[in-house]
Amino acid sequence: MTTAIAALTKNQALVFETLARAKTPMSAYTILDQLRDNGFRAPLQVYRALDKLLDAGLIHRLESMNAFVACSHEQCHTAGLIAFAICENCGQVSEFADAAVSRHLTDWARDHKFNVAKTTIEIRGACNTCANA
Amino acid sequence: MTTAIAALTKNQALVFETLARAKTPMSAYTILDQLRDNGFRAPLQVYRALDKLLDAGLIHRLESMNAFVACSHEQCHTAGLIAFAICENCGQVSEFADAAVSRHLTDWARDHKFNVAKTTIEIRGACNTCANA
DNA sequence: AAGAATTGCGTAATGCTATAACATTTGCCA
DNA sequence: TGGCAAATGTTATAGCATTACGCAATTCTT
Ligand SMILES: [Zn+2]
Ligand SMILES: [Zn+2]
Ligand SMILES: [Zn+2]
Ligand SMILES: [Zn+2]
Repeated sequence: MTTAIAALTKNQALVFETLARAKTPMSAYTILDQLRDNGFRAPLQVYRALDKLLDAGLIHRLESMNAFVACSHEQCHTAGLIAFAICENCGQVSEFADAAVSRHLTDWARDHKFNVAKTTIEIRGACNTCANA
Repeated sequence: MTTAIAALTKNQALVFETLARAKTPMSAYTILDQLRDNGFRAPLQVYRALDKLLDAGLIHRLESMNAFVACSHEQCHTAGLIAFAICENCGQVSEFADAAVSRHLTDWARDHKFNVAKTTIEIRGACNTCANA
């Protein structure tokens, strides 16, 4: 039995480590630029790694900003619906799972016979630090 | 006192009517193509109109697909948090307001002292019709 | 009405995000 | 070792959004 991270290929590991080190979300092209010294030359090298990392639940895509973040939980993808609070000033992202929100949206889907594949919840605004500055 | 729609400029009205007629979300470039005969030549003409329509609450942007839809409610923007269920097969979008979801996310923001500017909720999946086909 | 300020418009150029297509390499297993 | 699946490298292209500039129309103020 190996951990998910040990199974990563070289490119996948490089992309994941770049995201894990970052304090804020990164776009695919920003990741590319940071990995030029590691032999990355083209966007596809990044996007292919990102796809695998998304599948593995190691990272998340923030739809409202076309950017990616490392998952801040150990195996958060088992925790049901994930939401994000994104500070538009400093870029910090808080990842959280709210069971009540998850349940209500699941209920809505059941009531309307909608077959859910993926749910995106992103709150944009100002974090506590930035709001007081 | 005039209605919001009466205050629209020519370009804004053309873009809004295009979206209002559409049965599914449209990208800015698709809108542009449909308005070539009306004198539209450049993306900016569409994006400027979209910005105003978003401000007015007459349309919504679907972050997970870089597309836009006409609001399906009369003045829905007064109804608090809006969510979307998007069928990935037929493209149909259901716009709904769930008070319980809205309240729970508001509570989370209060508890974490996060100053909310805008919230995105988008459910991707298959609508009832498509799931049974 | 004249001038100033705001808003909207037209056009061209550019930048950012993502995928298609094709060839090659690598790792694994029958 | 031969064959297969996954990963990689490279080039080109498609799709989405904004910057910059100049001008025209509208609205506000005096
Ligand atoms: Zn996570
Ligand atoms: Zn902040
Ligand atoms: Zn609406
Ligand atoms: Zn459908």
